[in-house]
Amino acid sequence: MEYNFREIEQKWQQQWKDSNAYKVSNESPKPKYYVLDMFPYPSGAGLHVGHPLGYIASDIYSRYKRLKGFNVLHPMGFDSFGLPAEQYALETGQHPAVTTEKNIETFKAQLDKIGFCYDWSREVRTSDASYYKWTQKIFLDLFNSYFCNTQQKARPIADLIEKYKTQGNKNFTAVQWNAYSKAEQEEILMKRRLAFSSFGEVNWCEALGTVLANDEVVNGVSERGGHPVVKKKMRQWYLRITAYADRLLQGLETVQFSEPMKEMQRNWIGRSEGAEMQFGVGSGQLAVGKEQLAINVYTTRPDTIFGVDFLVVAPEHPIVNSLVTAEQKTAIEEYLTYVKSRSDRERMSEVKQITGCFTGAYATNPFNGKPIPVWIAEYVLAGYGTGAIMAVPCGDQRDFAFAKHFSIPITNIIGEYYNGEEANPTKEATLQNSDFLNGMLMKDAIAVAINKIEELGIGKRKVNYRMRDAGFSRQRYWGEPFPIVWQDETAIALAETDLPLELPYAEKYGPGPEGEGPLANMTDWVQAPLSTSGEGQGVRETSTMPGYAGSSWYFLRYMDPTNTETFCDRKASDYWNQVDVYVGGTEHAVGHLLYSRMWTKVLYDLGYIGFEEPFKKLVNQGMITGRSYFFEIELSDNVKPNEASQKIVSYKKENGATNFLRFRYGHQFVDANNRITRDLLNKAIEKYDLVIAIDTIEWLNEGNEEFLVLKEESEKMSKSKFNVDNPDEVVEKYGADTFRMYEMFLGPVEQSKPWDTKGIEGVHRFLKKLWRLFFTDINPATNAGGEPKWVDSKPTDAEYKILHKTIKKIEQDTENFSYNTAVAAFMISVNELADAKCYKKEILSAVLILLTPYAPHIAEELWHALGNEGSVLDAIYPTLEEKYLVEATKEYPVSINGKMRSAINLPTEATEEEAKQAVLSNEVILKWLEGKEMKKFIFVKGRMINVVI
RNA sequence: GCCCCGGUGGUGAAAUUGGUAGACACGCAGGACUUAAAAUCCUGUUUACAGCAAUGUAAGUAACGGUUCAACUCCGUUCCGGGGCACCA
Repeated sequence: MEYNFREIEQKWQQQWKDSNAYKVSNESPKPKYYVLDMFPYPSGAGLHVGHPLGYIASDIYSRYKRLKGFNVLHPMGFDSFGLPAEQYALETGQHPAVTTEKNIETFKAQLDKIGFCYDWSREVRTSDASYYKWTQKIFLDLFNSYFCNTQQKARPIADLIEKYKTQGNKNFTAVQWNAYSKAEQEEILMKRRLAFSSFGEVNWCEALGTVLANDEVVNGVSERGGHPVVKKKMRQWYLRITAYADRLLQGLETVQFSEPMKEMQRNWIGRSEGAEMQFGVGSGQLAVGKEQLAINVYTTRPDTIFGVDFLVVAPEHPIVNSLVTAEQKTAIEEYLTYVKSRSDRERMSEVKQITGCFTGAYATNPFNGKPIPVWIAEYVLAGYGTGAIMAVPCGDQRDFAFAKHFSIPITNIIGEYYNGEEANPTKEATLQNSDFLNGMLMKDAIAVAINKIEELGIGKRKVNYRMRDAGFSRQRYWGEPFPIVWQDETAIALAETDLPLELPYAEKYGPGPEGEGPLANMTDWVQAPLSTSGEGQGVRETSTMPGYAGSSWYFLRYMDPTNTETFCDRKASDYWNQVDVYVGGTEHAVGHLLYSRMWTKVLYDLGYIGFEEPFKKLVNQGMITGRSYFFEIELSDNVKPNEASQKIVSYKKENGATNFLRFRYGHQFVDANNRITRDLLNKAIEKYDLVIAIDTIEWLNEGNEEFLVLKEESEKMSKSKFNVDNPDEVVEKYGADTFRMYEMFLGPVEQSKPWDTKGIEGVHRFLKKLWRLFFTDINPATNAGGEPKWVDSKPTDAEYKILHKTIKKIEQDTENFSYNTAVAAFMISVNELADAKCYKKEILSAVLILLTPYAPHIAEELWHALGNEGSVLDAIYPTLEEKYLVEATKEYPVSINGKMRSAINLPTEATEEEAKQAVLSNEVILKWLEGKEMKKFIFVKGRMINVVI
């Protein structure tokens, strides 16, 4: 027998499939363990070598936990709603359902070839009606719930209605509420629902007649076609994620995410503590009738109140109209026109540009009565805080720049901390010119100032969040339809019995009228009865849910994937509980991870599940980048790529002036020295039918060969960059086991690294070497050999030592996701066993169990070859016996003043005194000591000995 | 600009968390087997100097400085690379 990986892998994959080896039950006496991968979007390009990195890591962990005696849930599914399929449909007319189905089949086939232990009977697809029925149902739960501020949790909206009916609230009495029309009541309720509808801005592209997602807009124009994009107000759905800001923040303390990951989420939530306070407008320089006006500002630094030199209000702020004086009216109008003309993009990219306009109005500093000019400026955002700030130029960079630009006098309240040339945002300065705060450290003065503000009744303590409510509508076809029917301006939820509201079959995918989605074109579908019984008429919501809708709860569906009564039975979710380990990329740090955390909290509040954080531990796998090789030539008249060549050519602009053409090469064109010969280039030109003038290229010479040295860059793998490697090819050439171990051997899982097959031979060699522990070599000439080598005799202590050292290392490394060093440990062990000519069945069997998570196919094959019972997948993980790890004597390195000088052999349980004696009788050391006095003797048991002279 | 993370041979990397830096692997060089190739095995491989050699000496983890008997590891400053946020008051 020889190591025929193709045959072996195919055989066992079939065998595992036939025997349902990976089927997981919800009932088991074993403890549960839930290992989850971020499910993929099934793109048409199929799997590339970067995808499986995380999947292999989680597969190893699942198999390891299974061997350790856990009932392991390790499912896989597909996030199959999404834009690319729709884009493809627009271009080719192929229905997304068709292409999605096809892509999923490709993905599954590719995944199976790598030998993952998924329980495919639990597969979920977000685009299946049987799945999105429950996405719609949870949406209705969100719609029918509100966030109770007293209890800090979601509650049924019915509770709120009941309260309004009987008690009213601070804005209206119960009597008033009951007198409101249905529409009026709904309008009020909409302001509290967790899924709510409101007018919001979208990216509207007139030329394409459609709404674009943020990443479809590049530099203020549409990614496709380059048409201008403007903001347009439209009715949109939102999730009130801001209500959960605080709980999302606190929940981070209870989960094991990496610190940077937590930090990203904290930044996104952007909690800040401060105070909201009012500045009365009008100090004698005002027109009559404006005295009662007040500007509400938000500040985190109330301690700087005496350094306020002006107020700034966002241009969009509704108060602006009432503020502006007659003299400033024209100027302000001009400024507002200018602001409106600026795209978001311009506003963001030209941050350093200072613009603003004086309103003519003055506010009064409530503490010292000082008149303060009120300006409007685009650097103040309408959407954050109160949309108005108090400007303290000596302490804030932006305020400082603004004051300088418009020559507003600056008050210094921090003495020498302020140098007049730039603002100093310190909190450590002692306050001056600050009345009752004088002499206080700023950080202490914050609380004092807030107390005073509250005491005077001009403001209050306030916590603000940077996070906004999440937009939940997409004007697209390929997504979950909203189970909502509009009757005039009132949204009416479908009954649960009407779910799923199936996505109607589309012939065309173009945008609907007025920026609506494609569904708006299906007039028959849009006209809807309000219920199955056919009562009342309404108009269906025509936008669909965003990509993150289905992915916000899919981890729950895996627990109970076929349930038709509920999205996940409480018994199932109580059993599987949190995802113990969640493996995925960092790119979802603030999107998917925040949304799914919020959904989980809502479902917890409503009593559907018993835990409020979905993921106990998160492991972020790095990205495997592709290597792009390229050369660039300056664009000239001789160089004109034809249409076909554009596929491997991209334009690179430098300094906006010179254009370069960048020719990319897949590594198939490149030799080991990153060179491309004239011959190879000609082949590429032929293959891609390039029309370029290669005469303009300057060739290098070596011998009689002409070549170019290509530049090399690592970038994200993408079809358009010609740097994609397909795992199928690697698996075909070396086998799945080699591929799995090699991807792990490449480096730490968390690290991003370029794909490189240079070292794969080494891993493949290791597996062949392992094979030769079991069978004798085959002589290719005579075909003799391949005989079993193993013997069934009792291993020696030395052999046990090798085994138990391996158990310890592999167990440790696997627990810590340190797979690269685990693979190295396997290599060492196999070398040691080969050197020791250890072919004992007991040892070999144990090694195979350890190896199973990493290389399941070869492990299973050899396991059976040895004549072991059952599948190695369910073998009992070998127990570590410390006694084999203890050594009687050990070589202790001896150093003098930290420099290594010699080594001595000592019993491992030697005392310090014994060690000292041994050192002092060592000739080499004595020579180094040269009779000098020994000041200190350091004996680190099990490590080393240091002598200080 | 702010916040993270990182920088170790020709290459991917390891280092029991302060204790013999470079495990393991690739590549390279030399050798064995072979008519030859493939496969396999063995030896060497941080740098400099000395030696026929075994070996020895010195330097060495981006740079400089500090703490320590001992620093890749801790502290400070600087440089470089990667990621995130970006007028959030």
